[in-house]
Amino acid sequence: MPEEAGFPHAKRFRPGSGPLSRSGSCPPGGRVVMLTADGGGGRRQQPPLAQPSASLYPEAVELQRRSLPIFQARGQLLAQLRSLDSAVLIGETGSGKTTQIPQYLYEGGIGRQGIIAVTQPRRVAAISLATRVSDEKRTEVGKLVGYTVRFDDVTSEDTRIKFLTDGMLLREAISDSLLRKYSCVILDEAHERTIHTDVLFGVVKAAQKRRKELGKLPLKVIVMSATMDVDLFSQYFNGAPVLYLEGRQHPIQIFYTKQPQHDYLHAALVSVFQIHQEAPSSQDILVFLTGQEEIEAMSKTCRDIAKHLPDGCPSMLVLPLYASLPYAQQLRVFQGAPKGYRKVIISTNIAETSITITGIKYVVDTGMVKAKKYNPDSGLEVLAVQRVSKTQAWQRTGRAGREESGICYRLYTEDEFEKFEKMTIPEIQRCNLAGVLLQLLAMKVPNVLTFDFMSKPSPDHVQAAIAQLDLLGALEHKDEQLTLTPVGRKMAAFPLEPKFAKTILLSPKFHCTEEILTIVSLLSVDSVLYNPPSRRDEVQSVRKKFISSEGDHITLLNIYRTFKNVGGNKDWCKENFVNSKNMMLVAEVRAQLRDICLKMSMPIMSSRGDTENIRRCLAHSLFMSTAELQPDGTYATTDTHQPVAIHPSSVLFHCKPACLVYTELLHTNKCYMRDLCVVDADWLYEAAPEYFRRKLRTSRS
DNA sequence: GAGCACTGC
Repeated sequence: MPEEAGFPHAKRFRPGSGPLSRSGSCPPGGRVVMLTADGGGGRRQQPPLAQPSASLYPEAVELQRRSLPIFQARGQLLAQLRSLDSAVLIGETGSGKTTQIPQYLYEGGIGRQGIIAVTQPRRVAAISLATRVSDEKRTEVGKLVGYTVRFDDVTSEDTRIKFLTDGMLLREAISDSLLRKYSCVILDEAHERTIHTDVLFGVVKAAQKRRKELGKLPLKVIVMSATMDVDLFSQYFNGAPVLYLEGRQHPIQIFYTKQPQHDYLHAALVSVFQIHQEAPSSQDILVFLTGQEEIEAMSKTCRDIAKHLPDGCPSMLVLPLYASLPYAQQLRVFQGAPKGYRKVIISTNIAETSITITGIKYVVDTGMVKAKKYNPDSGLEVLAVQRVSKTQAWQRTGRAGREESGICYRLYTEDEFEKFEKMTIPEIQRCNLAGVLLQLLAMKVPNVLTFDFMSKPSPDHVQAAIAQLDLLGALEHKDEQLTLTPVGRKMAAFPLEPKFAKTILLSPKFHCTEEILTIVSLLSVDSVLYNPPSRRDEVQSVRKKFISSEGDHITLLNIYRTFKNVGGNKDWCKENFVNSKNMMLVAEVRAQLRDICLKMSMPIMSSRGDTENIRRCLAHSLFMSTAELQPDGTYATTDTHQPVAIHPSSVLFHCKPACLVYTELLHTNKCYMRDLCVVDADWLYEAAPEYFRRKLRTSRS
């Protein structure tokens, strides 16, 4: 069937068309220093600097290190970086920049007076890089080279090169905004523009300037990015020079469709089977779709079709991949397929950056992604299927050429591609800023309203966050200046959304801190509930025993209590469709939050069987996130009268309580409230009489 | 009457 449907692609080979081709062109923009594998401008041999005892161990690691393209440019690079306060470094994948630059700087003596920090957007990356570089330096992780991520600090007094998540460095900046420990901060993967990296841009820039003014040890800042579009980075860091490093990416052929595809799922299916019938079975396929439901449906269809293929056609091993898939099933994408089987991995954008799979020869890119958008008019975050940006499309394409040359089928026309946005909108312009502002205020930045963001969030957006922090009682307005109240300062100590931090701080008043710690931990990690669509009935019947008519929070609390009672038993998790990995994480988060409470000398009490106090506590801290039942049986939020609905995943889905607190609004097809708790309207008025008086006035007008 | 991209502290 699909093999007859006709392949939607025009055969077009476009060598050197994108940033991934070998013949990478010079990046656009001003001062560009070319540093290529053959030495670029000059091939001077640099005298060996503080080279450790590597020569005593003529092992493969060192050889490999020297064979990296970057090695030839080492001397020149080091000379440049040593003389510069700030630099932007572009390196294609495989250039070795992340593992080598920190070592070059260290060997060049830059780590002598302070630590060299290298930030990463993801924990696993920070950990594996530290391990890798430790190996290269022939030391144990945690000695010369270490890492710091949440729950895990593997550093010591000897640590000179430290890999850490961007969020972790940001948190460190709260207690020391000048980053005094560090002589150099390398912001890696800057092109990803995570909210943490974006805030760090401003933090390191300010620290650099202030340290200079105070005559302290200078702070060197290196921004590393994979994309060539780095004008913004360079401009932001006062015209910092851009250094270009050649990589070792294999060539990738790109095919566009002749016609726009109105049904990208069908087009993907056709493409997969076209490839499957033509290519040797050892070559695997990676398909990018948008979400769990789509991926599961497509996986099923592929398996069904694969059963009825003509003789001589390879077998097919179809593997779905998305973040909420249980860990054991995620791992299957790394295992080799049995002989004669082709792996077809159907994935969300998790395979774009977070998970790298070897052996991918073909990438099928639908050009679609599910992502959060911020709607400045309604102030709502909307989760919607949309077009990827050009940068994202290149990232997906690059997944085909990691070990050898590859092929990427783009299920859109070249004209369509040209109309894609150049870059993904940075996260900082797409999400709630309350947490970021709280952190900046905790760092005592002089004025959050004029903070030097590389890409400024809209003023509405900032105002909304300020309003939220104000409602939580975190802000003090003094002489036109915003500062934190004592409560606000305490809130900033928790690695949580501000409203959850406030919930914890209020809990002693309701004698239920133990329970609130559990609930907040459960809400701040990915869902602990696993809901395979194919086993829905089974899931529902097994979950009945935990369900509380008081809502999702109490239900989750019941599940956690039982989990603890069975000692975190894995079989219990499986039988009850509980994601054990996430549950373990909940326990870790809870321990961390409890620690912070203890350090603040907060009394930690349990409400025992009393759930009303827990709900009162939630009502008092989340009063700005409430909805009321309307006469027509629908719900509307209390503050803006936005029509909302109970999310189908809620235990209250079939119920109609009069008054609800929710923890999140999610706009998909409808505006859904997630994680609901039944509350008494009186508690809300009690919690914020002033707020609700104002609400009443606005509703009358 | 019907659904949840991905990170991170």
